[in-house]
Amino acid sequence: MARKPPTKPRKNALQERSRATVDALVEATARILVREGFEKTSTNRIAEIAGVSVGSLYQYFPSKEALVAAVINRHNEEIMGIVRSALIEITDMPLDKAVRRLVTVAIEAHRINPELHRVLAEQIPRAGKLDVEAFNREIHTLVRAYFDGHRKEIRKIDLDVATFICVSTIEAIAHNTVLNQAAMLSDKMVRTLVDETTRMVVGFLR
Amino acid sequence: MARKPPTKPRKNALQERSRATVDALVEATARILVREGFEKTSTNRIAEIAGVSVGSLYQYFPSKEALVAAVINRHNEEIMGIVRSALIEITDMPLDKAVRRLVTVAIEAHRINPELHRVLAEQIPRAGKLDVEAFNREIHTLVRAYFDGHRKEIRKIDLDVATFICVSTIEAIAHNTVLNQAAMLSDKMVRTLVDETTRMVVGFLR
DNA sequence: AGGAAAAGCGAGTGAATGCTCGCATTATAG
DNA sequence: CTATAATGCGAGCATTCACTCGCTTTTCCT
Repeated sequence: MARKPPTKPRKNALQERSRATVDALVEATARILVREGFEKTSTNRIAEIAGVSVGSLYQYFPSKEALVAAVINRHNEEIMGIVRSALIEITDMPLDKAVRRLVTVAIEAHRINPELHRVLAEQIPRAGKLDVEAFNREIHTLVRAYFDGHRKEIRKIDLDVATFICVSTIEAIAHNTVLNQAAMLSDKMVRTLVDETTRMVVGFLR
Repeated sequence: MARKPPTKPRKNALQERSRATVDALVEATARILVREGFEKTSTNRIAEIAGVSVGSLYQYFPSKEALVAAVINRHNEEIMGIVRSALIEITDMPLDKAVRRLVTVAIEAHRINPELHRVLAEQIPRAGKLDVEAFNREIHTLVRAYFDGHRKEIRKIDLDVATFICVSTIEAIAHNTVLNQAAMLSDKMVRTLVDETTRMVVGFLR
C-alpha cells in the first residue's frame, strides 16, 4: 500500500512548531511591507527576517502572493472583529448614538496599524482583492441590517443607496483622517471630526 | 570649441517627430497599465507597443518611474481641467446648485478613464505620490475658497474641517460609484446618487 | 551638397528575484 | 531502538527586466 509517497503537496498541515514558523513568516512579511514597501519585499528577505529558510517558506505558502494575502487577511480580520462587535453593540441604540459609534470605530480600526493599512491600500498588486470585496459586502450587509431595524428613525429612502453613501462616507473620512492628516491629529480635532461626520450622516438619514 | 561633446544628458529636447515618440510612449504606458497591470508593465514592452526602441525610450525618460509619472500627470491634468472649470462656473451659484454641480463633476471626472484611474489608484508603487498630494491640496483650496465666498449660506463651522469632510465624501462616493458599481450604473441610479449626495452635503453645511 | 546634430535602434549586460530540489535534522510511532 | 514522516535547510537555476552603448538613419542648416 504505497499509496502515499512522501508527497507533501505543500502548504497545508501544521502541527507543532510549524505553526510558529508560519506565524513568523506572516509577521515578517507584514514588517517588511511596512518598512520597505511592497517592491522590496522578496521571499528571500521574508525568510531571512522570519529566521527560516526559503525552502520552509515554500512548504507553507505556494507563492509570494499567498504570503501577502495572509497578511491582508489577518489585518482585515482584526478590523472586522472590531466592526462586527460594534454593530452588535449598537443594535438597540438610537440612530444618532449608533452613527457616532460607527464613526468612532471606523477611525479606531484605521488606527490599528496605519502604516500597514496604507501599504495594503496603496500597493496591492492583485491578490486579496476578492477578500476585500467580501469584507466590504459584509459591512454593507451589517449596516443595512441596522438601518432596516431602525426604519422608523429614517426617512423614506432606498436602504441600499443610503447604506452605500453612509459607508463610503464614513470609511473615506476615517481613512483620510488617519492616513493624510496624521500630523494634525490632536484629540480635539478627532472629536470635532467625529461630531461633524455624525451630524452629517444623521442629518442625511432623517 | 569642443565644449559640447555630443552628450545628450538624456530626457529633454523635443523638436519634431520626437514629440510623437514621447506621446506614443506615454500612451503605450497607459495602455499597458490598463490592459496588463503595473506588474507586467516593462520598459521593453512599452517600447514595443509604442513602436519605438528601448534606446529611444531612455532618451526621453530616465527611468520607468518617470514614464508612469508622466501617465499619472496627464491623467490628473485631465481631471483637474474639469474640476477647475467647474469651480469657476459655480463661483456665483447658490450652495445647493454648486454642490450638485461638484458631485456631478466628480463622477464625470472618474468616468474619463475608469480603468486607468483604478490602476493608478490601486497600484501606485511610489512615484507621482507628491503630485497627487499637490492636486488634493489644490482641490481643497479651491473648494474652501468657494465656501469662503458663500459664508452666509453656511452655518458656523471651521471651513477647513468642512472642506475636508465634503471633499472626502464627494470623492469617495464618486470613486466607489464608478469603480465598484460599474454594473449597476443606470442613469437613473446615477441621478439618485447625485441627488442624495447633494442633499447630504448641503444639509450638512447649512 | 555636405556635415553635424538629433533621433532612433536593439542586442546585450548585470542584477534581482521567485522558486526548486536534494539533503539534513527533528519529532513521532511501534 | 528504528523506521517513517514531518519539518527545515539553502545553494543554485531560470527567468525577467531595467538600462547601456555603439552604431545607423533622419533632419537641419548653410
